Amino acid sequence: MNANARRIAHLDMDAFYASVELLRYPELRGRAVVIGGRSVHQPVMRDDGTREFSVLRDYVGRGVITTSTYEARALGVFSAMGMMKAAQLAPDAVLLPVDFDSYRHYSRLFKKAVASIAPLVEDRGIDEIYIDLSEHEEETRALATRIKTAVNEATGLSCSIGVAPNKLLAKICSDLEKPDGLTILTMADVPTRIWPLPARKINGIGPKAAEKLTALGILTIGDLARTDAGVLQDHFGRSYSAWLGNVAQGIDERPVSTSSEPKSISRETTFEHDLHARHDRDKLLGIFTALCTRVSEDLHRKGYVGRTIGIKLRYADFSTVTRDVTLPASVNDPAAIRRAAGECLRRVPLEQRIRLLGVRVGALSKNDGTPEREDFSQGELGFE
DNA sequence: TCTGGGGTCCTAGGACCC
DNA sequence: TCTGGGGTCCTAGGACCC
Repeated sequence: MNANARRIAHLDMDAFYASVELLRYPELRGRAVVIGGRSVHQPVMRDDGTREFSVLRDYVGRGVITTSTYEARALGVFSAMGMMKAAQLAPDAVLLPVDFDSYRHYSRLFKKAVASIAPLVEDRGIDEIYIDLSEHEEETRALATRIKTAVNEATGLSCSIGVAPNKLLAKICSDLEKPDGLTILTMADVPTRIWPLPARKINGIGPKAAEKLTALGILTIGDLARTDAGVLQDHFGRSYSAWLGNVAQGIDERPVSTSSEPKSISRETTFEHDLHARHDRDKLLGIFTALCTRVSEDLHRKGYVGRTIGIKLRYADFSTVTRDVTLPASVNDPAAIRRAAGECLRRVPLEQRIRLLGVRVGALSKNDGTPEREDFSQGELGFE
């Protein structure tokens, strides 16, 4: 073993949103539970003190599953699945609305518990992190176990940890023994533990790339490792094929990055029913203004201004277009955002019905604190 | 009755500049 | 009467991730 090898941990909370909900509703333990969707009713207290929950079969709308308990997964219900489809597979599964405030609270708790033991933490979203353990003296299994215990004591929740020489392998192996797993891997384990896995397990090989690989007869990571570099380059281009070759060998030099600045802030919404630019003009304009206002509020709260204002439209056929414009100076007020976004709107086809509208502000920089005017005069807008 | 919302990164062409 | 090369910025789309 190379004495200089890094020790990188990937920690993933088990069924995070669902597990937080089970803390609040312990009577649901052991049942199939899914989180997601809009217009989902909160549980109501009955006279006898028990709670009445919504079930999947009663759901109507366009929501998707955000998280499901392991019992629901056993019925074939997974994240990102449409709720109407999930209802056919698991009509009696309990359905709970998403409560991001609560999840953020538990996210802070578990990250703080980890940082108290190992401070080199990279945030990867609400429920997972990378931790650089290279400089710790403690033996790996003991250290990782101590982190798992600290997380559980701080939150009442379980997590799975993978420890490996880099982020790529740590991420793969945190998933190998879920839930409540602890998997430790060295480079020597790659042929036996990693190569048999589907190529799709690699973070960065998504549905499109996996489909192309399958068409080439490349199913596992081992298949990928044995594939000629020239063949990969012919099908995936220079840069991506070089990356594929490396990751198949378990090679990944990315450092654990403990800080980052946001690049863009956005808000978007999918309508309950598709809307038409002319027929539903007033409704669309109301939603559009509200999105601009929310983005502006987000910018203020987080202390950023941005120069590039953009919109996103998704049509009834699910095709998506974006338009953006870069302003001479950064803004964060709702009127300026709406003015620029309104210009973008005029450059977009509006014949087809629309299912989603979004507003984004990019090219962000820290707000220097100069107060700006809150002029809300309305200029020319789209949907004419 | 398919398909959320908030992000990052990459590619590629054209404008524009030196 | 033929055509550089590099660099950066802007815009649009798409893959991918949680």
